[in-house]
Amino acid sequence: MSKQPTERKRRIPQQARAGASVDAILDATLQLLEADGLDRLTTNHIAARAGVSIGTIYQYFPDKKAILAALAERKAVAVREGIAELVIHEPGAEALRLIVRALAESFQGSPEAQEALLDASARSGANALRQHHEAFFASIDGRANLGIELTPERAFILTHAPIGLLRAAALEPELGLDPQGLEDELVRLMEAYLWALGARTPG
Amino acid sequence: MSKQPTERKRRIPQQARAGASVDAILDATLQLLEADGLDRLTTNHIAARAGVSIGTIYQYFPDKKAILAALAERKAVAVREGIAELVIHEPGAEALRLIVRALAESFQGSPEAQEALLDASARSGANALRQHHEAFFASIDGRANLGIELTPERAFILTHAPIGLLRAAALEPELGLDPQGLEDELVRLMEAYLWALGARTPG
Amino acid sequence: MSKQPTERKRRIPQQARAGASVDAILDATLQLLEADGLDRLTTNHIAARAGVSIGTIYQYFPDKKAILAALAERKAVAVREGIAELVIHEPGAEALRLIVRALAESFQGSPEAQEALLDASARSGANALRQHHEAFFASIDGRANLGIELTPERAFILTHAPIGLLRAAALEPELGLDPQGLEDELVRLMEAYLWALGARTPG
Amino acid sequence: MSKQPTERKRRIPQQARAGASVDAILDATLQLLEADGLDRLTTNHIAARAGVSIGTIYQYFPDKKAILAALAERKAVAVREGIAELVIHEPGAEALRLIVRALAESFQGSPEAQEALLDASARSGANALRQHHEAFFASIDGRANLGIELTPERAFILTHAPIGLLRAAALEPELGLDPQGLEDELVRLMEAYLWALGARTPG
DNA sequence: GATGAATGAGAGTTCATTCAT
DNA sequence: CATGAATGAACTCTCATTCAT
Repeated sequence: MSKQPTERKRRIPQQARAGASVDAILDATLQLLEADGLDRLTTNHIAARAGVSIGTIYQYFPDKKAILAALAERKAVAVREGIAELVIHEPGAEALRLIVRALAESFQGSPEAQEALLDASARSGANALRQHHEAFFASIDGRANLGIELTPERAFILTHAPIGLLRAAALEPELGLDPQGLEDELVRLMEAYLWALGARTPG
Repeated sequence: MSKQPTERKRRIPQQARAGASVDAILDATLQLLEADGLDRLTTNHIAARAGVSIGTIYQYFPDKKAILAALAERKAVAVREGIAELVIHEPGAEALRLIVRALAESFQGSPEAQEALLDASARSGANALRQHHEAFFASIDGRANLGIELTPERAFILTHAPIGLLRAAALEPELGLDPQGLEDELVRLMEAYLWALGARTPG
Repeated sequence: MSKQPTERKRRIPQQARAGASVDAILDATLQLLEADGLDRLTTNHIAARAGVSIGTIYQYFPDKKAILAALAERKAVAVREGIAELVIHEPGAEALRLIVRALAESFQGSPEAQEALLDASARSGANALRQHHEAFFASIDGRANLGIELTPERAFILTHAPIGLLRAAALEPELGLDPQGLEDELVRLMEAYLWALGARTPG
Repeated sequence: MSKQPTERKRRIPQQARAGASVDAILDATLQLLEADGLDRLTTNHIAARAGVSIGTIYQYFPDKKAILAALAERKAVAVREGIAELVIHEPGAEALRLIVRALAESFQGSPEAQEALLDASARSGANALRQHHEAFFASIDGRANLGIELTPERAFILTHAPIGLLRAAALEPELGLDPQGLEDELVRLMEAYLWALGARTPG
């Protein structure tokens, strides 16, 4: 009704069952990605798993890349919302640890799937990493105001170190790292870096 | 093992027997990867660029993956040798910075190419990352002995943080980070972490 | 037959019952055909351009071919009516030229669209060409009675030469032929042929 | 050896069996076109009929259109050579008739196939029609010199009338025109037109 | 060894058509 | 009557790999 029929690349659902199809497609994609890996992920497999016809996929996505990009975005949104909620409910000095924990949780599942989604996100306009970047920033703001000069390089390290290391850890599951121990060390790493930058300790 | 082939001067291709063809193939692969990206990289293009027939490629490599793996390995060897050389010529407190610098240099070129090679390496048996890990370790050994308890998680962070961040930086060239500034911060990050782990300051 | 629907003023769409939708569909089809060519002409595009749903199209046309056939027929009717009007208002020796002119006008627009319509017409039962044939015949009747023996081959040439040449001219716009000059020559061609067949000169 | 490996879009055969494949593909295309029509002509059918794999087709032709263009060109060359030979062996006043006959022969076979080839030719760079144009011209040259002023429109009619009418006749086989009769009339038409243009009679 | 023509499974994608709402 | 989401057969084309020469 009030939904402008903007006539983009692909249909914007105007009937109820449409939303269900899109979700089914994304769910199927995630399952297949985790189970079989990126290069066994075909549009036909997705359709079959989603219980829709191949044509339905192309009703909502212009091509295969777009499916992965949408999936990546859906996940990124969930992670960001999770972080936001955490920070709201448990503010203060523990924010850093909570964020690290939330990120760590988001890296569960097959490493290959993580890579594929991260990659899809980077190639699409969205770039989840950059958006995590901003969310992360918000939480340091308090400290940052305590006198750290935030050059781009420093900002980059603050936001990318945890994600980068969690990603790397996910890619080498055979190292058998302890999740709790890794979390502790990431927090230590970030605290140490902030300290080195001149921030006064929280306590 | 006994595979060192004559070792006349330095850096002789690991598959020396294959002669010029193997090198031509690897060079061609690298060029095409940097120029056109992974998914335009076809065995036929490689053959054409290398000036050999497609059949010749399959004389030396069992399949396409193996070409990328070999290329990744060739590069990893070069990086490792570079690091070794640096550490030998400039020992002491500056080792950390030198290693970071060598790694940073190895991330020059198209990010997509870096990713493809890192990926190929991880999927092949070789896993360059793990080997960097060890090379890196050697250089901290001195300090580590100064009383740090080196859990697997700590080791992981020490070895993967610089590479992980350099990789991430390479993937987001639009951030326009300053290489020198980034190097400084990576060194600071690592020093801070080592300090937090209880290592006594170099000075 | 008895299908003349009220006939209020003139040129009422042949499928009058269908109302505005049918016309909208045919208009949309013509526009898309001229703009994008036959193989970008899809039923979904037609529906979108016509502002109706794809389902509505299938309410009025059994399949895609039928749309083109109806469009061709609509055009052919218009051309025939145009010719009829001309001949009625300006009878006599100039009939030949007037017909040629009317046909020439009907070949305006994208050549590809012309071809598509001619083709659709030929494949459908209607066959506009054969009907032009008859209209054309009527106008020569006077002369023909003056002693020409009209074999099927002669009739074919008389009726198809102008259309065939106009069609060919439309297909090669890069020749940059002058419309007036072409009209003159077509008239000359037909006059000459009639003369050769033994018709006495009009004057 | 002395064949420059020009590295165009598609391979240029360098081995003997290659030529056979190309011919088989073109032959198969012609057969299927005549038998089943343009829109049942698929690349897979062509491959199957030609007894080669689908891949082989794409070794020699960049896409489906190119196959039809090549086929059209092959046919056009044959027709032109046929005309050239005729004119050489039987020069003089009968040239016109001989050319008409040669063209008529070239329109044997399924009308749909003719259309498809003409169309493919026009869309490709080659444009067989324009080349027939020139061949035809050569034969009128003698007369033209006898005093006809040859405007572009006149040239167009001289060269396109026979082909256009033969094409039209081929498209309406149900008229049951007599080939010999049609040939006679075409010659008459052309003679009459040349006469009207002021050419003096050959006799 | 080297060559490169041939292979063919299978990929992504299109679009005329149907039918539940 | 109108709608438009869903369908799925069929299409064009790619490219890693083989093997006769």
